[in-house]
Amino acid sequence: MNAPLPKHIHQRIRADIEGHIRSGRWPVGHAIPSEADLMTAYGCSRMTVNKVLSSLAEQGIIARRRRTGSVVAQPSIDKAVLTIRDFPAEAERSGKTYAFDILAQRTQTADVATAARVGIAIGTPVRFLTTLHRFDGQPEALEERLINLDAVPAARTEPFDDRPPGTWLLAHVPWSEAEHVIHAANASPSLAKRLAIATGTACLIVERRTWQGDTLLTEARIHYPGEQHRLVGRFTSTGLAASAAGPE
Amino acid sequence: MNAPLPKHIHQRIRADIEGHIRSGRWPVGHAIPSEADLMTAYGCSRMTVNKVLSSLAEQGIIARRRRTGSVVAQPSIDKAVLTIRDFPAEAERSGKTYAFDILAQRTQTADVATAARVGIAIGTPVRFLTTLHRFDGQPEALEERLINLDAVPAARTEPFDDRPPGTWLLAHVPWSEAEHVIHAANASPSLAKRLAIATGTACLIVERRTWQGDTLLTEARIHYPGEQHRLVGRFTSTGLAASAAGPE
DNA sequence: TAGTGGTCTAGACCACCGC
DNA sequence: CGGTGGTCTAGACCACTAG
Repeated sequence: MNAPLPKHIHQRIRADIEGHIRSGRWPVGHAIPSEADLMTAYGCSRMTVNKVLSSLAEQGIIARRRRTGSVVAQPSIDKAVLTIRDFPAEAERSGKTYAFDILAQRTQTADVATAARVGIAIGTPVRFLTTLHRFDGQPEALEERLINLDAVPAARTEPFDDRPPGTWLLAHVPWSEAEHVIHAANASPSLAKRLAIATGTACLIVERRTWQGDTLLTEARIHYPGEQHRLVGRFTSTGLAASAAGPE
Repeated sequence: MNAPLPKHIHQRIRADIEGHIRSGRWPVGHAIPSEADLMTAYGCSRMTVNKVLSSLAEQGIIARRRRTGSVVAQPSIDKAVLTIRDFPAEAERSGKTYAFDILAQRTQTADVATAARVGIAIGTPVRFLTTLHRFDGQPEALEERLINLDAVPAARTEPFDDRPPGTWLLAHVPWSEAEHVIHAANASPSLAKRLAIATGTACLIVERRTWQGDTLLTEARIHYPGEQHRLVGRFTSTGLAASAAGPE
């Protein structure tokens, strides 16, 4: 049942504590043995114990307080970590072929509405790209992207021959902050046509904005067709675990 | 510009490194000074430096390799942390009044389809609840919930007078794992009627399943009406930051 | 082989805070 | 006051790996 005796002391300590918590033997609020207790229990130095407990506290698994000791932390169920993969990576994961078509593009300066929406100055040069992502030839999602050419000048002449804009950007541009907004909307006639679905079909829309410092780098609005697409997030109360996203 | 001189050495080291990364001065792949270099630069012991770098590596901000040293890690933009708040908490946050109606409920044993879907044994006693959540009197979301009464026996007779099932469960039941699935669907006539929207309106559906160990505790399917509802996640490349979820 | 990180020790002093 | 965690030191040996 237990892991096969980890090589390092800190792994054993950590596995033991996490096991107690995950199994429910140590419920929320339950006291963790003090550092001194764990020292003697595992026959190691305090620094070793301290590194484990500090790490657990950093991850929100336990809460540490002076004098009263450490306790199992209340996990916040209201955080869901979703993976929203790069399209080529997602296709590979699901064993499908990936292809993309750039349906439309233009380079211009940001008008008032655009500038206000994404928080850039009016007149900033931007490149718009409309990309259809296809898995096994079938439309998977439609992406409408804006790239701030002041922030990413190399994108002005990039042909995006072998990689779609999102993948290219991810590899070339360092970023510091990102925001995702997810909502649902009925497909417009033009969107429906390009995704090969019926007008009015419910679509999942993921908007992603990425910044470097205060400068917006890019904004993408990705439309997933109908009920086919699901964003999946899985996590545990003892830290966050990765997940899968994609069609059923 | 810099933070006002942190008290501890490890805070200074960490702030300096994160600052270099976030500002873009140290792009992805850029080498982090070795532990020995940082020791001499900050005039501290190796253990202090090591704790900082280990923590940064644990959070995925840097990647550490023997012999070649540490480098700035490639941030994974594909993770979105969404907060999916408890309804009373969400109402309070947005300054609205909260109310809920339990529209329907029944207690029975799990049939084949239910058992298979959520992974419990056929015949397990379960309680189904259909709850309408209202903000300022208006329908905010419709929740269809299943509770495993073998795992949460106290839920069998709980009247849910003052708190909706989800809030009650959060406060009473320890859990270890959770999964969220988000997708979009067109509102059925009955759903549309209860949410006071037009049939066929695109809805955002959040399914949440919660386990304790291998035992499913509860499953909730929450339908948010139309384009009104948005899930928002914000994060930084140097670790994850919390976010907001809600209408508008 | 040499340089890097991975781990660990056996101490130390301090800040906090409930009793 | 005493016990807790927070931080730090000045070493040590080992594992891994590029050159």
